[in-house]
Amino acid sequence: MVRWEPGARERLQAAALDLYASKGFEETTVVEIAQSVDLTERTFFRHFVDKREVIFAGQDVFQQGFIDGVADAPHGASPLEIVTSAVLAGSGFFTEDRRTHSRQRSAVITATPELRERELLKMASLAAAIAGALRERGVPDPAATLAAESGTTVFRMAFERWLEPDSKRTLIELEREMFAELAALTGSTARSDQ
Amino acid sequence: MVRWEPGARERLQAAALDLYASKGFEETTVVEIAQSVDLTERTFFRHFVDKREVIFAGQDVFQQGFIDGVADAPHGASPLEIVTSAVLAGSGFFTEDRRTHSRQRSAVITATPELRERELLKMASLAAAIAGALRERGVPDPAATLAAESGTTVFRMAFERWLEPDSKRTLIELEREMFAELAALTGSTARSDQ
DNA sequence: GCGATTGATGTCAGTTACTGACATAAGCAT
DNA sequence: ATGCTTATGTCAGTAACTGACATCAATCGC
Repeated sequence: MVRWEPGARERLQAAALDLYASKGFEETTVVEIAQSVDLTERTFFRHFVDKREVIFAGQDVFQQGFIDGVADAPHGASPLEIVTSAVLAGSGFFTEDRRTHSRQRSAVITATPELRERELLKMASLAAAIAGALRERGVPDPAATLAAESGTTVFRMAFERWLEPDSKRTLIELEREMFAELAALTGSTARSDQ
Repeated sequence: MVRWEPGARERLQAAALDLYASKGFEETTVVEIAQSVDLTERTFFRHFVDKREVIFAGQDVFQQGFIDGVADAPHGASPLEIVTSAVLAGSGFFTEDRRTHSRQRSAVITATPELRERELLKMASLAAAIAGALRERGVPDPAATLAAESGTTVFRMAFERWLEPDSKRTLIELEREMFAELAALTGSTARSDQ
């Protein structure tokens, strides 16, 4: 007989997401989340630094995928090519079977400014990590930072489209299209109005 | 004889910034801020929705500068040209005499994750507003969003450099350079390593 | 002029996120 | 067995934030 049911962390994450989704983030108390899986508020805060972080736990895993992508990019690639490789590599994490879960998660985040803030901070830290990896490869600033920021922007926009209800394409396809759009933005002479 | 000293809002802002700078954001309580200018905690929260917002009050003013810049951009300009015009226009707000104040403010924000989160949210809302203005001018998505995001990224990076201790150049000069870097990123065939 | 209204503030009680200190008990090593 | 570690519980406390109600100068309507 075990003293505690295992997987407290995972149960808390699942319960939190469900509650945030069903009754809203602000309307959910941490005590509720904890009690719903037979734990106490104190235990919640031992696993997650705050009420928002439950939703973002495990980010580091996929962030590493991006960093590895930078290292694995072919020798002699341009900064933007390296970043493209990093984004595509990091996106391998988001397989088709995670799409539904990602959608629910994203809906909760979008509906809650407090969670959007946290997500933006995570993205900023991802961009900073990529920029650091670029610098280690010899890319100077501001090109390194600019490329990293552009890469995460492309990722965010592609990811958003990937989650759209009727979207059938692959995240990676969407990312390639978005990188092409970025190139067109500075390269093309297209006129937008007149 | 007046019933209250005028400018409660401004006094609270100044006091908050000073306290955040001198003893840190977390170590400062709202009660302290309010008492330091002879007001109560309750009054603080009537002026600012939360403890972070004191630092960001008045953002809307300069955000409007960016939007106006979109409207004022010449007819027939490309999306990125419009955004460039918007960023340069909005940056007129940051005159030389605001530099010292901006530096102190920025130092506090950089040192405090909670404030960085809020700043990122403000930037995201600025980007969304610019993208909306672009769409009104007929720029389709994803070009509109991508251009707006790129523009705010350039702004952030140029602004950061503008605040560096020994920086002598104008914000607008730095922004032009950064836009050039952005163009070089997608356009150049420069190799970064080998 | 003078009562009614408004607006910025104060007071106070309450909720909830979060923290530190200490207690408990299962499992594991020696 | 004994002690150590680990995941949890208990409890008391702080501080951010909110709602309800009170106050009182300025000002508006007449």
